Amino acid sequence: MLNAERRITVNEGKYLKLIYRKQCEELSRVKTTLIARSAGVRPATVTEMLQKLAEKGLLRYRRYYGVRLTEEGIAEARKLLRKHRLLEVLFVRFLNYNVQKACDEASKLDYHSSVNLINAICQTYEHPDNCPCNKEIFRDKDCMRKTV
Amino acid sequence: MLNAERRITVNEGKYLKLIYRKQCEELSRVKTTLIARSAGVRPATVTEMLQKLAEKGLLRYRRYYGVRLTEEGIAEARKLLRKHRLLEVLFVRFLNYNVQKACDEASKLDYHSSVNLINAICQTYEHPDNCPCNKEIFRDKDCMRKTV
DNA sequence: AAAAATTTTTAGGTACGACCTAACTTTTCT
DNA sequence: AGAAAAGTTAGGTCGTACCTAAAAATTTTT
Repeated sequence: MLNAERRITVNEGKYLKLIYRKQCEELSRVKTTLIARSAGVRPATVTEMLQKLAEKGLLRYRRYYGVRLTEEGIAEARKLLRKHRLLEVLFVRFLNYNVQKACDEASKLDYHSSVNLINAICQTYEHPDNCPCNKEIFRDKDCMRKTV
Repeated sequence: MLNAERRITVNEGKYLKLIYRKQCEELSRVKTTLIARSAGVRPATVTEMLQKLAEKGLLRYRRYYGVRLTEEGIAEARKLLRKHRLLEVLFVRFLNYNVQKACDEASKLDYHSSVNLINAICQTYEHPDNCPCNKEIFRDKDCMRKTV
């Protein structure tokens, strides 16, 4: 009855988004304790997760050093962030949500939204470049702008 | 990092919706095997779930007999169905989804959508009475029609 | 550079949710 | 009543997400 098998779990997705954001901010290796603090869990829990994500090929992990997402990990994080940000667009523009509320709600739904739904929102708003907090909305190859 | 404690899990929610629908259709007790068939699991699994839901006060369970949702169980099921159906409204009206697609997508998101989000959709569409497949959209006490 | 402090990892758990099979019990059908 | 069908119980498995305590590596003092 429950979900079919998926590449990543909800929780793994949260870590990917988190690491991606840190990686962009800090532009270097992302350290265990930083992730632990942001995620509100113990460092040991983070280490475990990092090793799992490394096994799945989503990041490079070297003991005691820190991590960086692989190309694949970046792609996965961006897929989620694209969903997240287009949901924000919908909530702000269509329902007059403020940025904070839109972000909170998007966090609950992004993982569970299909690519198809997200692309429909994207088309409806004519492929916006940025979300309400002005971050980039990544493109999807199956979601093309109409040639004008 | 993961969800705070909730009354019911995603899966329990699915059973509640399913049992509610059966209960409405058949207007009598809902039997284990029927649920098992609909849910695609073994009868033993259903029995286990029914006992859990009974412990939570969401349905009345009598061995070998079948179940009926309690008032509380009905309320819980309707909360979910309200979300489900208003999401369908959004997808059909705003994104031109067909009924089937809208229903599939709503199934993925209903549980995860906040009451607040759903009420915002409800207000935007001026408190529709029915979903695109014409089923009732249950009212929420905090989502009032504007007095005209 | 050695000692101390901090960070990170490992090992070895717990808890819970969702599922299963096999054997048994109850109900239903003929 | 006896056979068949439905439902339950007992006793598992597996996966995800956590944790603590102790050990190891790194970094920061002095």
